[in-house]
Amino acid sequence: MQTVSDPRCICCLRGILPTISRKWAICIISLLGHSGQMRFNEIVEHCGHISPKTLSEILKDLLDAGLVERKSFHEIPPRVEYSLTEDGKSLREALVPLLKWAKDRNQRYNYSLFASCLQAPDP
Amino acid sequence: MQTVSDPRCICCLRGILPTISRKWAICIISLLGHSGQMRFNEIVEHCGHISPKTLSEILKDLLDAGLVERKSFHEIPPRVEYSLTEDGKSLREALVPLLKWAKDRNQRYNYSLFASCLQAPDP
DNA sequence: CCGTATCCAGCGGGATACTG
DNA sequence: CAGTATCCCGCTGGATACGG
Repeated sequence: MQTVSDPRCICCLRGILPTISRKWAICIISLLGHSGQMRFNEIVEHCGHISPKTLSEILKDLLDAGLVERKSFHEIPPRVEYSLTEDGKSLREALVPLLKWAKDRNQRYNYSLFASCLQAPDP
Repeated sequence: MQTVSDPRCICCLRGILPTISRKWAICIISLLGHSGQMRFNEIVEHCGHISPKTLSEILKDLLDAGLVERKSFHEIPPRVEYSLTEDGKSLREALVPLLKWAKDRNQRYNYSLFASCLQAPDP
């Protein structure tokens, strides 16, 4: 058993887990964090196989959760840019140990899961 | 864009995400980490509303992933105990920053999601 | 006690076509 | 360009009954 005071108590996650465990969600957070801001179709292109319906749903989830910000420039053709809120950025940082764990683990097991990686250089 | 060298590159998660994002998975990892070892029906009782079929599936996932260990004592009636492997334990620790982030965030938004918490004291 | 077998409902996500 | 509308499929997870 565990109490709320235990730093490893998982109950705090209940609210946000359905959002961030959705397919593509962490990917998009990572992408936005890295690029600063992106347009709808930019995200589509970088994800590769996400349908517009799915992307629109997930962005809505992330917007509602306050993790992502949406800026609409009232132009024609329309331009909309998505970026991380401060909350989203801190989430991204909070995920680092998990990513590190996964990376170490992959190497230990000689997994080669990197083929599907996004490959452009850091800015 | 991002590279594999970026500690925030999410591609490493691809292998494990389907496993740990399943309903109950993180809960069970947290539970086992806290109790040391648990029997099948103990887990059921602590989760409250998990069906045996679901639990058995998730345990299988976690076993295959090498996060959980299964010890069967060949007795009658049967006794089986589940516990975290070293890998599972390190995953649990890697989740701490995420949990901390979620906790801070809940407090910031005055969420009261703690009602559903596991409530026995720490050992 | 520790599961598996079976059946079923809901929904997450893909493909595609369409609109403002 | 930035989505929405529709349709459809497969998977996940619940309930229940049963087996070793």
